[in-house]
Amino acid sequence: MTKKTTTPIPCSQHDHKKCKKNALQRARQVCQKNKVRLTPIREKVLELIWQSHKPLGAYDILGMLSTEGQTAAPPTVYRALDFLLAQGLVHRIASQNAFIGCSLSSHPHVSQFLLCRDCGVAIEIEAPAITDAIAENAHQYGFSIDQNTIEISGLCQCCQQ
Amino acid sequence: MTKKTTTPIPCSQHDHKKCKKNALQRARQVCQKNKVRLTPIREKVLELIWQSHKPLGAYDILGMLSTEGQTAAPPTVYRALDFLLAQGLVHRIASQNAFIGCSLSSHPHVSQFLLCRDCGVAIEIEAPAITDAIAENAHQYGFSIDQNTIEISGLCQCCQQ
DNA sequence: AAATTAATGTTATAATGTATCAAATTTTAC
DNA sequence: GTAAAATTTGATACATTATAACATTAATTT
Repeated sequence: MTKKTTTPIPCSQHDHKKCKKNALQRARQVCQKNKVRLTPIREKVLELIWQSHKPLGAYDILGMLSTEGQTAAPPTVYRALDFLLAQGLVHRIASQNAFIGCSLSSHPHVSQFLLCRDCGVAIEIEAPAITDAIAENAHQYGFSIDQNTIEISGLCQCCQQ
Repeated sequence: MTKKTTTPIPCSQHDHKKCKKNALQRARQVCQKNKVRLTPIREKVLELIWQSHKPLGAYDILGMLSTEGQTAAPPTVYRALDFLLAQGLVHRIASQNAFIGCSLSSHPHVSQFLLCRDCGVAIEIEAPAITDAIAENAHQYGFSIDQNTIEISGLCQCCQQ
C-alpha cells in the first residue's frame, strides 16, 4: 500500500477560513433540505465548533457563548448540540466527551475518526474497508448494526516530526 | 460469507458461573505474571463486573460495594478500575461510560465490541480484518495508532427474534 | 388574530470523574 | 527482625459532564 493523502489533513496548512465557511454554507443547505431551522443559537454553536478541527467540550462551547455578552446555561448548548447531531452536522467523540464538526459532505455516512493525542486534531475519514470489515464481522455474529463509534487515537502525521 | 459463531455469544445460554470463575482465575495469573497485586478490593470489583456481560457504570459498582456492608467512596472504585484497565482485565466502553470484563485470553490484544441496545450485552471480538483495515487506513494518513475505540451498537442475535 | 407548535430561558439536580492529604498496609533494605 | 520506603486504601471535597422540569418567548399554522 503506497502512502497517499486522500483529503487535506487539518493539522497541516489549509485555508481554514474557507473550510469553516463551507461548513456553515452546507449546514444551511442541509437544514433547508430537511425543513428544520438553523436558528441563531444553533448556528453560533456550529460556528464555535468550527473554530478548529479539535473536538470541543460542551462547557468549552458554553464558556465561549457566555463571554460573547450573552448569558447561557448548559441546556442551551446541549439542545443546540442535539439538534446539530440529529442533522448530522456534528459528531460526538465519545472517548473525549466532545463534539466536532462533520467534514464529510455525503449525508448520511458512516465515518471514523483519527484523534491526535498531541495536537488534538480530529480527522474524519470514510473508509469503506473499515465499514465493510465491521459489517462482515457483525454479520458473523448475527448482529445488526445501528451505529458505529470508531475512534482511533495516536499521533497525526504532523505531530510525528 | 457463511454465518458462523466463533465464540459463545453471552446473551445465549452459557455457563456463566464457569465463565466468571475462569475470568477470576486468569486475573490472578495475569497479576502474578505482571508482578502486581490483585488486592481484595480489586478482586471484588472485578468480580462485580463479571456478574454479567453487561457493561457496568462506576457508580453501579460503587452501589454494589456499599450494600455489601462495606462503605466505599468513588476513588475506591476508580482506582480499582484504573488498575484493572492497566492490567488489561477490564475494558472501558466509552459510548456508555461503563466497564466490562475482558473476555479474551490473548494479552495484549486489540479488540472490538458489539453492544446490544436491547439486552445490554457487550460481545468482545478480536477481528483481524477490522484491525487491519484500520491500520491500513491510518497508515494512508501517516497516522500512528496508540489505541482504538471500536464500539458497534445494534441488536444482538438473541434480541432480533 | 387566536391557537398551536417549536425554541429558548431558568433553576435545580443528576451522573460521572478527579485532586488532595491522611492513615494503613505491604515491601524493601539493612 | 526492624526501620524506611513504597504502595494501597480511606475520606473529604470538588470538578466536569449532562439532564429534568417548568416557565417564557418566538414562530408557524389555521
